Amino acid sequence: MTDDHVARIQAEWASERPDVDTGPQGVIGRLHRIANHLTGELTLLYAKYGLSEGEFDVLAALRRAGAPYERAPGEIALHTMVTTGAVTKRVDRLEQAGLVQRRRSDADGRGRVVRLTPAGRRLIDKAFSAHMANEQRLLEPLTQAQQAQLESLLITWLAHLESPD
Amino acid sequence: MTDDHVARIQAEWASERPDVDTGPQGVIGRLHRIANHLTGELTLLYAKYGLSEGEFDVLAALRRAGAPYERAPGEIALHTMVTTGAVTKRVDRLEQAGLVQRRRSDADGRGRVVRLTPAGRRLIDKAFSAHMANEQRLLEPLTQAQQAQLESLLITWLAHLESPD
DNA sequence: CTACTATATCTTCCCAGGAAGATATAGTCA
DNA sequence: TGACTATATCTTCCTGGGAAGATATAGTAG
Repeated sequence: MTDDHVARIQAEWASERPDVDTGPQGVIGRLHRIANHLTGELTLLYAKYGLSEGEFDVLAALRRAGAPYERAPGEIALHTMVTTGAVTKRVDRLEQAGLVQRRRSDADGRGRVVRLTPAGRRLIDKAFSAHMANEQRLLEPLTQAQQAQLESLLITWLAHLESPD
Repeated sequence: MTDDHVARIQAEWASERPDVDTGPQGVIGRLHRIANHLTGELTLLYAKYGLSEGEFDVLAALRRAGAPYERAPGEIALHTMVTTGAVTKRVDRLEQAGLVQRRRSDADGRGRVVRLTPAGRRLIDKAFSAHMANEQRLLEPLTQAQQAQLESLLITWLAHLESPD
């Protein structure tokens, strides 16, 4: 029943290092495997729209901002949890593809503003709908009640992990 | 209470794309954020032993194999979920550091065998104990009951995701 | 034995992102 | 104003891993 890959690893450790409690892997190991699996599936969908995961994230961050779909690179970096250097390169590629435009900020000469083009807006709107349907599908193995229970546990955990502690 | 980063993203989408149900992000978005957070913390610990995550994974896979702590590169690739090309490079680095050795397989001229050196064995034994203590610590925000509940949900989900469907 | 196919590993090339430094502009204090 | 510090973005260099091809050896069918 729980004889999955992680359980087999735990069994190997139990035999080799009986002094160590590998209990935490039951949660953390499985969580990572699930995350990898999900990322793989999500990436497949992004690719259908010609996007990498990073590019999708940038477009989504701009779309969420609401009209006129603009954000500073630094802001995008915060939202997408990558460095500003990575944002520069993502925006380079998206600009090349005609999905975003860059211009100087009026208010701050150091700043730039990245804005969704109409083509970018159309693409992310389609891709986002499909993305959510995809996530819905990936959650199907769990009942609504299980999903709610899981979400509640993740909220609790995440709150503690992200708080200054 | 649930006003975390993911909840804020959902709120933005609710206002911009009320036609799309972003419910799944409540689980999947948070799961990814937790996974990222955990990876960061785990990587910090590996670094204390001079290891990257990938290198730790290879040493652990060899240690779990039991004496004489040997495995073929292809086997390691399966266990660590990376390509054989990545394994070649990880083993290159570990060999350079004197933590593993490579030799030809007796049984199969195409094959190689990677084996933990005594130094590698000592290092991974220390690092693994610390690693498990670290994971224990990361799980502390959840009660034992919550951890058990979470594990049970993850087992169910993972079984479906990894099965041929 | 020969040819063909399959397999195990390694090599080459490429790409995404991180870290740290470079550049340009703002803001502040004397 | 001038000097100094802070900030926003970009650039450069480096690293790790993927994909696909190269190489060497096995296995198999005739």
